[in-house]
Amino acid sequence: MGQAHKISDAIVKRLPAYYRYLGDLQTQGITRISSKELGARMGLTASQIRQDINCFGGFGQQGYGYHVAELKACIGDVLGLVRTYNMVVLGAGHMGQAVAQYDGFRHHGFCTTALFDPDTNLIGTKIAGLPVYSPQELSHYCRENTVNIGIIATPMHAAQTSCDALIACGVYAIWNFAPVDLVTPDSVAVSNVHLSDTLLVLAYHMQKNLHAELE
Amino acid sequence: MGQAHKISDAIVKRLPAYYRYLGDLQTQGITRISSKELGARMGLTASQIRQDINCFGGFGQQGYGYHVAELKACIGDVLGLVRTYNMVVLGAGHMGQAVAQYDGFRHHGFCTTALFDPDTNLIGTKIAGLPVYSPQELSHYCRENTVNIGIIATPMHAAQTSCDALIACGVYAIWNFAPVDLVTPDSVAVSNVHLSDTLLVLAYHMQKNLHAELE
DNA sequence: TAGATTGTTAATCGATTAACAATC
DNA sequence: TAGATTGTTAATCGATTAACAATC
Repeated sequence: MGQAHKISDAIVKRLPAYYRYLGDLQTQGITRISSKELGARMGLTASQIRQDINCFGGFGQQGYGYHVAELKACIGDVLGLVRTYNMVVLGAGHMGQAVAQYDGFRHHGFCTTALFDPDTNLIGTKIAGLPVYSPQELSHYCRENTVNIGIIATPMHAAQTSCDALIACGVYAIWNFAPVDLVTPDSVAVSNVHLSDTLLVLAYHMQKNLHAELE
Repeated sequence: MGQAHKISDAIVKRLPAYYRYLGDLQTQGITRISSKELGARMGLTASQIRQDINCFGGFGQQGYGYHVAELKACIGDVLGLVRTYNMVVLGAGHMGQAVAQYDGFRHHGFCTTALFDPDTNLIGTKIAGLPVYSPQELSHYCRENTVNIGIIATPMHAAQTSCDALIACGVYAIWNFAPVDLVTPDSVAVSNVHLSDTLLVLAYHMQKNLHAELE
């Protein structure tokens, strides 16, 4: 089943939210949902939801709506959640440790297997049951183990180097927590979590609200 | 100085990146930048950069470009970085602790002052030098101290309750790390960090790249 | 059958890009 | 002055919304 339409970036960014809401519905024992009702819950228009869903052809039924389980499975497919992914964390500081222990994605098939950090106090220890290795062992580790995703949680200055090292090891996906925009070939997928950026946007909106109140 | 044009959401989301890149330029000792050069660095078109900047009227000079320091200060103004913000963290788990200790925004004027967690093993201790209190003490704490931003790093099921508690205490900005879309009045600014969402988007792109290679 | 709700086409809206006169 | 680069208007592109015939 090929994709009916191209899935635009705007739609891709909404897919995780769809997946999440459909999961919630399942938990609540709801098996059937209309675009109208789903839109109300998610804060989207019914029209947009139908447009989005039609991009990958998961189809509903006129007069009925969508089967929750079916639609969720279909979106999972599109997102690539049919398989599992092994991940390693570069940088075992606060953020690296937190991400390594974060369990919000384990049940989606993402599994962290090791951390890498140059700190000799950490090398050889375990964090959340996962071994910490020297960055020099990365390429050896990648040869011996399957590594699908590299998580960059190093200080800013080490981020690009870490990224290059991962790519040299054949890792084609980077989840970046450092506040830098990494330079990578097109064949490498990068997803950035620029924490301070989201905080600055929050400051902007906060300030805007305050001004609005004074008017 | 009023805003020339309305600043759209799309532009607001780019402002932190502008701010970041301009800071980098300053560090490199570069005092002057053209929209063309800045665009090349940031991966935007020169045209877009000029459009963006003209929204808030920070103006350049024909034939010269923009003063880096001036433009950066102007964007800082727009973002509301002229003042400081006090923050408290709700939920002292891995993520809460990591965020409390994250220093990527301290120099922008954001200061974390306390954590709140129901875990009696944590209450009364210090994390990164910051006190951990019981959530029941939140309203008292907010009366005695200025709290501008509430950070939600609780488990999913406690997120909405925590959010409500913060709002009841007069906190008008929420930085949310729980994988839920919070329900709030319009006067409250919310910024979400949905970690797993960004990971799922990464999985999608990774998978898409793999397919592209096979063709 | 009548009501509900889809898939899909057309209309609108907004964001990005192109072009160029103004001017440092 | 000539070259560079802006501010701004117009053109294009893409995303969202509206509308409605098809149909469960």
